[in-house]
Amino acid sequence: MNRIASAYESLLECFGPQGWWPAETTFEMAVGAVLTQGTAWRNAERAIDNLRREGALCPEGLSRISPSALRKHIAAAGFQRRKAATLGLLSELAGNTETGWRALLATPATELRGRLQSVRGIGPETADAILLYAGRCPAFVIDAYTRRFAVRHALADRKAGYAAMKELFESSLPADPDLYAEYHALLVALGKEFCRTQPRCADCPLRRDLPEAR
DNA sequence: GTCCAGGGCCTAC
DNA sequence: GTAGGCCATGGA
Repeated sequence: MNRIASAYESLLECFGPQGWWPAETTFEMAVGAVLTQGTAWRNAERAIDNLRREGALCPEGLSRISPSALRKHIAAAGFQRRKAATLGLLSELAGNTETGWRALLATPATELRGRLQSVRGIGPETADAILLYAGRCPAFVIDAYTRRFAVRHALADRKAGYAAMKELFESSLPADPDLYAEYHALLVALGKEFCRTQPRCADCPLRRDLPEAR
């Protein structure tokens, strides 16, 4: 077993199954992926709660509210102008309908990734998060937690780009969306508990399995 | 007051 | 091609 695969076993043993993504519908997952960009999840969650109260967590509802109201509802997640525009474009991509959204998610992964990334404000990471959690496609999400984990444990070079980092994880694991989803969630759990509060990973549960970068 | 959080875009080299 | 500034808000 390679180091990335064995680290997964250790994480699962340490934190238990996370059962991600925290959302009720696939569209809500996509909205969450946009809202959490460069922002603590706690703040994205507030914005999601506001949208839920307004009935705007579906393409129809989102397209119904005014741009200024949308900005107000998502303000807690920060970058409100950009994110409001992105959410509007995402809904448009789905034809502003639930059936359009489902049809979009049913398109082949490569095409779906391209269409998502054609939306201004959706880059490789957000596209992969939507692909993985909403589309159940085997796309590994490289976020800040994943990057810190890989660099800290000398699995990847600090300068590795998004594509290289993604290739590293995907080539080390079977192409299983459930596995990718669980792994990513476990890395977030690890990051929240250790990698930020313990910069040197003094008590990191992976220390006995993985070397640390010097 | 300062720093940073589950990014992405744009501009200047 | 890539490093750095910028977008915005909330909590530690």
